[in-house]
Amino acid sequence: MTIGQLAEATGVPASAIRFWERHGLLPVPERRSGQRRYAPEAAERIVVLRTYQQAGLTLEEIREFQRDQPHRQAMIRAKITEIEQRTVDLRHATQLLEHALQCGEEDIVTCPRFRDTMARW
Amino acid sequence: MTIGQLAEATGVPASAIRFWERHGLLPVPERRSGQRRYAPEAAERIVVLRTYQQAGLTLEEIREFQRDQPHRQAMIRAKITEIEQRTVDLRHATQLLEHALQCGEEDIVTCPRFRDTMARW
DNA sequence: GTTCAACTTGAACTAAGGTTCAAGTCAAAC
DNA sequence: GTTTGACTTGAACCTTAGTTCAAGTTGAAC
Repeated sequence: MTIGQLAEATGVPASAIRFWERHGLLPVPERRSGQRRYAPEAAERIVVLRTYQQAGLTLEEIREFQRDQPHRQAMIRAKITEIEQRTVDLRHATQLLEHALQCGEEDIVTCPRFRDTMARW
Repeated sequence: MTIGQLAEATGVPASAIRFWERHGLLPVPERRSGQRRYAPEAAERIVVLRTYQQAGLTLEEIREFQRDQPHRQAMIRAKITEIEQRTVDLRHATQLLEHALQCGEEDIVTCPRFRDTMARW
């Protein structure tokens, strides 16, 4: 598999794959006449990393994560807690947006329902 | 209220408040001898904006949002859908992290539970 | 033996969302 | 009348996560 095929297979651009490799998120692949060659399993790793990233982990965190560190368990637990908080944030924003849909013509902030809703947080 | 007091009250740094004002997210406040003076209601607006931001809206989107636009309802609905997708991403990452907690010693990607879990998405 | 697509590199550039800095102003306290 | 603390400005800087570019190589196809 070349980098282009891997990009195609995962939906992650080749430029990003090189970037991740340079920054230590991906193992250095075999080369044939200068070009990177990947085993099919490489795609799985990329997709997993992308999933972590979509959840808001930074590349730095994902990198740390792959090293079998002493603090790894604690890090993971902390991250889960953080994600729970972000889920709450998303729920709050959805509530604001739904109010905003209803108080259509008003300033999105002065709507009295906002105050009521936010008071409950 | 001075900008420092507003920052204190909202938890948003004064530098960020100035930045938001420059970028059209906040109304231009009154000045007394050159300094910005805010009504107490200003704090509420700041907290609402921050909540939107924590949900992943860009400042540009938040700015658009405050102008009573023709497409506003559609924008809001699109945003709600986007947030739902992001909630799903968070749930996936939580699942990966929980597996990672259990397959403690292994490479976080080669754990077979990953493949099973991700196959269900 | 040339053309072509896909790859290679390092360096520069982008975008968002701020923060930090230098240099200065202002009002109140002492 | 000077010290203090909080404010003012524009400009420069920062981080994250890449993308884009120029210049070059490679193998396969024609």
